[in-house]
Formats: sequence, C-alpha cells, structure tokens
Amino acid sequence: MSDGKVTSLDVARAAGVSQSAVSRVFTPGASVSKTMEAKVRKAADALGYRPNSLARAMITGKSRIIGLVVAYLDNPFYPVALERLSHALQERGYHILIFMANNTQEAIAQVVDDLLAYQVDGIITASVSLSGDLAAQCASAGIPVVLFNRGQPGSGLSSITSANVEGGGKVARFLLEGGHRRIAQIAGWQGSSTGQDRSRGFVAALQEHGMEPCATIDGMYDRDTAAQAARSLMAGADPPDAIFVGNDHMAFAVLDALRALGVPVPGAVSVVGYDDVPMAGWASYDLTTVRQPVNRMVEATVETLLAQIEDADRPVQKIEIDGPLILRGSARIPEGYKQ
Amino acid sequence: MSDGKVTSLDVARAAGVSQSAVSRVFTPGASVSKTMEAKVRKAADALGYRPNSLARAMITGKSRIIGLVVAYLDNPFYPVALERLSHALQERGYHILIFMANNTQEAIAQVVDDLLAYQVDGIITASVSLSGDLAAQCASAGIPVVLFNRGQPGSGLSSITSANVEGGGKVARFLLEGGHRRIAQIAGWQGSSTGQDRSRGFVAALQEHGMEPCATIDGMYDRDTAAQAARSLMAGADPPDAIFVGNDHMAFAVLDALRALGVPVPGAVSVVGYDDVPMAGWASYDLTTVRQPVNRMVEATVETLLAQIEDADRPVQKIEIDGPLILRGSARIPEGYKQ
DNA sequence: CTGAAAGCGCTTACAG
DNA sequence: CTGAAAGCGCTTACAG
Repeated sequence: MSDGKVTSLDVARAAGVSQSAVSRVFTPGASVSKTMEAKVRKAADALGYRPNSLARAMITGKSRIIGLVVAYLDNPFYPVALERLSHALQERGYHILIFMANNTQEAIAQVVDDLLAYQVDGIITASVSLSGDLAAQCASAGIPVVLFNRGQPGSGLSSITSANVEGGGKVARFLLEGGHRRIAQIAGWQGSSTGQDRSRGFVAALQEHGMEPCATIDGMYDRDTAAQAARSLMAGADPPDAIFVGNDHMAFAVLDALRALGVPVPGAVSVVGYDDVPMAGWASYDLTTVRQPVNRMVEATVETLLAQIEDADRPVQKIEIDGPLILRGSARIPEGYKQ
Repeated sequence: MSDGKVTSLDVARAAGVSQSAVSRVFTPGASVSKTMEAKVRKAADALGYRPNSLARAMITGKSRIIGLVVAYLDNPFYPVALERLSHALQERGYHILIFMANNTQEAIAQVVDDLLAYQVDGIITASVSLSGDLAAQCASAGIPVVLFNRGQPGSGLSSITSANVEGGGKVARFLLEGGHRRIAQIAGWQGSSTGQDRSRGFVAALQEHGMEPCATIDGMYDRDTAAQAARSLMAGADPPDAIFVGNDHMAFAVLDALRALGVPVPGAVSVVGYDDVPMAGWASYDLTTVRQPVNRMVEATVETLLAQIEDADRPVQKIEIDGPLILRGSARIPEGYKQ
C-alpha cells in the first residue's frame, strides 16, 4: 500500500527489530518466535513490503530463474508444451526467462550469453540444439541444460524426446498392414535429431519387410516446403498411395494441398503425421498421427533439470518416451488392426 | 573459458587495474582509454568474464526485465503475438519473464506479486485484466502496465487493442450487403472488453439498418462452447443465414460443427470470424474475418510501455488500431463489394 | 581518464 | 530465538 521502495531495514525499524529478524520471517524454515513473526508481518503489511528477489538471488546464488529458449511458435506443438512447461515450473517456485531464437548458432549464442548474465539456475531449449562451444560455456558456468524435443548425441546434454525411431517404425508397419505399396515420406528437418530418427525408424521398418520409401523429401518442418513436396509427389507418373509426414504441422499443409488437388484422402492416399497436436483431432483434418506425450515429456524435462540443479553430480539423462499411434480418418485402417 | 564465478574484481586484478575501470569497459558510453579497454578486455576474455546482470540491476535500479502475463496459448492469436512481442523486446535489450495465469484474480495476484518481487521494469498482460487493487500495487511500485488485446476503462492502465467496435460494425454491414437477413452472433466472452466491443459495434450497425441479431450466444472464447452454440442455432425452427463469431479460434470450431452437420458454407450460412490468425487463410477453413494487425499492435504495446518506463509522467494511452475485413470463402461476397 | 569508497537489499554464519 | 556484522557483484558520485 505504499512506496514501492520499502526494504527489510524499513520494516525492521518500524517493527523495532533487527533486519535479520525480518529476513527470517520471510525465509521459509527459519526459526522465529510467534511474537516476532506477528510483529514483523504487521509492520511489513503496513508498509507493503515485499522481499527483493534479485537481492536474494545475489546472496544465495540461486535466482530461481530458468532460461527457456524456443525457436518456433507457429508449430502448434510448442505453444502447448510451453504452457505446460511454465505451469510445471511455476508450481515448483521457478520463474521463466523466455527467449525466441531463430535456429542459428549466432542468435543462440547471444541468447545463452544473456541467460548466463542473468544467472539462471538452468536452461531448457525447445527444438533448439547447442553448439559444443555453447554447451561448454554452460557447463563451465555450472548451469545444467536440458533439450526438450531434440537430442544431441555426444553433447553431454540431457535430452527428452519421444521414442522417435520406434514411432517411425510404427507408422511404417501400420501403412504396410494397410496394404500400401508406394509409400513416400515428407520427412522432418534432417538437420534435427527428431527428423532423422523418425525417418530412420520408418525406413528401417520398411526394409524389414523388403521395402523402400518410393520417395523421400525433406519438408524442413515448414508448411510451404511440405505442401510443395506433396504437389510434386502427386505430379509424378506413379504417385504414392501413402505419405508419412514428419510432423502434424506439415501434415496439415499436405492435407490442404491434397484437397486443393482433389486427391481423396485416404481414398487415393493415406496421410500420417507425428505429434498429435490438438488440431489433429479437429473434424477438418482428422489426422492419423503418432502422439508425442507432451505432459510426460514436460514432466521429465522439469524433473531432470531440477535434479541437476539440486545435485550437480546428477548424471546426464537421455530420456525417450513412447507414444501410441492415434488412428483417425486420414489413413486407411487395416482390417482388425491392433497396435 | 573458465570457472563461471569470475567477478569484475578478478578481472581487475588480472589486468592490474581497478574494479571501476572494468565496470566502465562493460558500460556502454562510459569513458575509458583505448589502452585501458584493451587491457581489460584481454583479461576478461581470458577469464571468461561476463557482468552479472542481477548485480547491475540492483545497483542501477533497472532490471531490464519485462513481465509478461498470458492467459491462453491455445488460441493461435497469442503464440504469434508472443513471438513478435519477444522479438521486439529482445531487440531493445529487454528480457521477458513469462507467466501463464488462468484468468482468475487469485492466480493473477500471485503472478503480479512475483513480478514485483523480481523488480521488473514493466508489465504486459495479454488477454488478462487487472483488478483495481493489483493495478494500484503496480502503480505504487512505479511499474507501468500495458494491456495487450484487452481494454479496461477506468483502470488507469494503458491498453492496445484493435478497433473492435468498428470491426464489429464492418462485419454487420458486410453481411447486410450480402443480403443476409437472419444474422446470429456467437459472441466473444462478454466478461472481456474485446468480446463486448465487437458485439456492441456489430449490434449497433445492424440497428442502424433497422435490424437485430436473430440470436446471440456467448461463446466464451471456447471451442466447445462455440461448437455447441452453432449446433443449437442450426437446430432451431428458423436457423440463421449468417453467423458472426467473436474470434477465429471459435470460428474454426463453428466451421467444423457445420461441416459435421452437413450445412454448406457459405451456401446455407455465411461465417465471419475475428483476428485473421494464419490458419484462417488455410484451405480447410478459408475464413472471412476481421484482421487484428498484430505487428502494429505489438509495436504500439512495446513503444507505449518503454515510453512509460523511461518517463514516469508519460500519460496513460488507450490505443485502438483499425484492421480490414479480409474476404475469403466462408461468407457470401456482395456483388461489387468495396470495403 | 582512473581509483578508492560507499552502497543497492538482502542472507547467513557467528555470538549471545 | 535474536542481533551485529560481513559480504554477494556490481555502479557511481567524488577526487585526483
């Protein structure tokens, strides 16, 4: 109710106690008598006192701030993840300093620099990887890093992903069982672990059945690139009867492109995505897709990061969380199909 | 390249200069000789020194942190806005502490408390309003607040919105000119200024032509509520030939519901939304809608906030930015229609 | 241009 | 349980 520049010393004077006493009242777990607590709280309320988190951070060496680096928010998987991530962190008393970085090492280096300057306790990157140099900087500053939805073998960084290789395999077997014989792939960005792993698992499972993708195009996790890929696939002499698309975000663009072409789905071509974002369940798309269990991925991310913050010796973790194939209307369902 | 706990004193000692000198080298605009600068930078680089932003914030009284409060990320208008907002702020050297708050005053009070404790220089709320009590707390702490995409008359808070009343009017006139005579409304949440204003402008323009909406339902900015509203509207004895939906997010649900019902759009009923999120342009929805000029809204938000941070006497601003009606396929276009 | 000193607002041993 | 004192890492008048 007052000036905004009220310090613990002001409260101490008003209550006729020491600054230490005020501090203890606002430090959970510190030992103060009932009388002291009452006196201090009364004065604090009257003055509108609120401990300065920055000062506290300086002295304790813990800012309770987590740096979050996000590349793209147009893929609807990330807004959902971000929402959950921030709730999970807020619940545990952490705060989020958020940075949008387009996926260039230059931009990311700048962001990491800012993050370290603000003394964050830990860093989460979503769909962003870190150069060895940057990873080393964080390590030498003692700041743990967890990669969300991206892996980076050999980086010494923890990562949480879905089981992408297995997921790709599930899609291949599902399409094969459905009788598809010309199976194309509009892959996720091959510069990312997720794009590579899904593609790898997909191709491997196909090969186990003596097949190959009839075509593979890198969709770059981009709508326009993916739509263009779909058009060129369908324009060929012998178009595919199924397309595995590297994520839902691109799959929607593919579905729109096929609709514009007048190609019936799944009549002429089955389409399968990856992620199971909310929109995949909407009537207009009704997309068969592999679910990334975002809740569990977020939980694992937060647990892993906080464990490393609390115990610096905690080993690096690479966690993969399996998700089911969700059957909807965009792909032919084999008779009596069981997952 | 080193320990992570390197301070300006360490650099000073290594360079054989004073701590003040080190500080000046890292303070843009401070006066240091070339020689001094070189000596200090060399030592700083060798030690891997990075000024501690928290300590700097304490001493200068400027944290260069902006608090951002966001309610929902499932409406795709907000991820886009958030992306732009954070880029605009990053460019100007500010950092974002982000909080998700469901729209209850309780949650918001907690968030504001945290924000003030972290000594943010200013606060932006997106689709969230502040109780008078909370607004007063920010004011007494000297922290400016700007409401993005929400107004709050009488709060003494700056706000940036699109011209919602005018936008609603545009939709009404467009539908009237298109020959629609039974025009219903699935309004935005009537507890929000945006929902109220769009609805008010819409009804007023209808009345100028001697008409009334044939039905009005509050869609609560919620997909399920909106879809249910669409179904009940179409189930009536005399269903509408046009529906104005309070935002695109709900309009997509309405379109999905109509499709499921087999109601042709715009054959049997025209649908108009509000926002012009990217998805509105996608082939599956092709939604006629009023554009909220998100870039200009973001620019205005950032300018207004920073102006108030730099000059505490800067008057409160309520800015409304006009946006065009974007014609697409979901609503009948009048012959020779001009905006 | 440069340095010594004070101080931002807090927490935390250390005594009592 | 309580208080006096030191110190977190910086910036900024104030002298020189």
